[in-house]
Amino acid sequence: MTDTYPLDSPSPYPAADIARAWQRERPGTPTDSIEIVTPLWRLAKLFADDRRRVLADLNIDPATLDLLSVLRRAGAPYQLTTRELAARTLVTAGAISQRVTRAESANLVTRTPAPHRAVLITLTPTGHALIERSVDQVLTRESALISSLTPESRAHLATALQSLLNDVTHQTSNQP
Amino acid sequence: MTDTYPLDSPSPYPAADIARAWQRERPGTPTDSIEIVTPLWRLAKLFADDRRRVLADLNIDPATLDLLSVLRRAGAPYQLTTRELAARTLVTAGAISQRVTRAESANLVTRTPAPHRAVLITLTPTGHALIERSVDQVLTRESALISSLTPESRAHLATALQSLLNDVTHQTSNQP
DNA sequence: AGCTAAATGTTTAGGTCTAAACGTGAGGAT
DNA sequence: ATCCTCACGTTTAGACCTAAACATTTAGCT
Repeated sequence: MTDTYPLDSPSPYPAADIARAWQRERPGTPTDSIEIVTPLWRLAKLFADDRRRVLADLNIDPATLDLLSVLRRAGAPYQLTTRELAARTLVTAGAISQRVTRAESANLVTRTPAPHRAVLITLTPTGHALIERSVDQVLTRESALISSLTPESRAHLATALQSLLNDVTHQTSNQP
Repeated sequence: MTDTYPLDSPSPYPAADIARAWQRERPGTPTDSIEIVTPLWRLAKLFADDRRRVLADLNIDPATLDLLSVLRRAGAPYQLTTRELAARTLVTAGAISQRVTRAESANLVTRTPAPHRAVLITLTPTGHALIERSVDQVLTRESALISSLTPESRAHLATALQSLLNDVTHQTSNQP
């Protein structure tokens, strides 16, 4: 019984092996979350890395794509405040500020002061054009990546994920 | 019909709404991956953010925890090469090198040259003690976060995720 | 022996994020 | 009127990553 795996093999350590290793090394370790959390993180990383590679060819980074996407999806006149952007993208207001600064210097968005100390971020024609030619490529690629799922298992998985997301969101939202 | 959501509401934009918005704005956009990929990313981010907060109290960062965990799980004598670490953690060799440098200056691991130009990373007693007192807290917290799942739905979800992970890994592994 | 190709770890440049400190407006209380 | 507190966006420090260039060793070939 060997302990080595081929180094180039995909997903060399299934979650079950990780849990087993903890039990062997530290009997009683609470490992029951591993079979959910580990594949979840690995999938998210694979999708993120793949998206970064797709976008590299288009000269746009994932954070900027996310920003422009939210503005584009909001519909005309394609503008939202910093705070609304933060809420829709799950990053902090500070991160949005930095994203906007980058996108602004690439002429993809503009900043406009608004009442109540808010700042409106608006998509420029250049930004609009960029998102139009990027979004289909990204989504088509991701659609291909999950094409192994049957319609039934896809619907099942989507429901399960959304349900867990609601629950975890609720549990983590009132954090210190 | 208003378009505003309460900004402090959890998960303000379900994946289904995002897909709907794209269809409204750009009919024909290939949105079928969104219901899977979006909740996946959001869950991964919630777990990552939560883990970071748990670890902040213990004075350890997530990347270092990951490094020490892999070494600890490997069993005595708690040493692996850089390349093995990279394979087990899904980050690049460069990232491992940086993690090791950080952990080394905190006296948590040591570097030892090994045959074949390899470098063995070994857990120090300090590193061993740190991982022992961290791992249970992290895993217990994550177990609580998924406690809403029934045993059946948990098993179902774990299987579905692992299966999708195998598939996506295979599709993305021979990338340029 | 000498050369070349592959493998391994490190460094560097650049992007990205969070948390916390900060500056500043706006509204309410007195 | 004045103060106080909250809300909002920005800035900064520090963590973290990838991709690519780099340096060095090993192994195979001639």
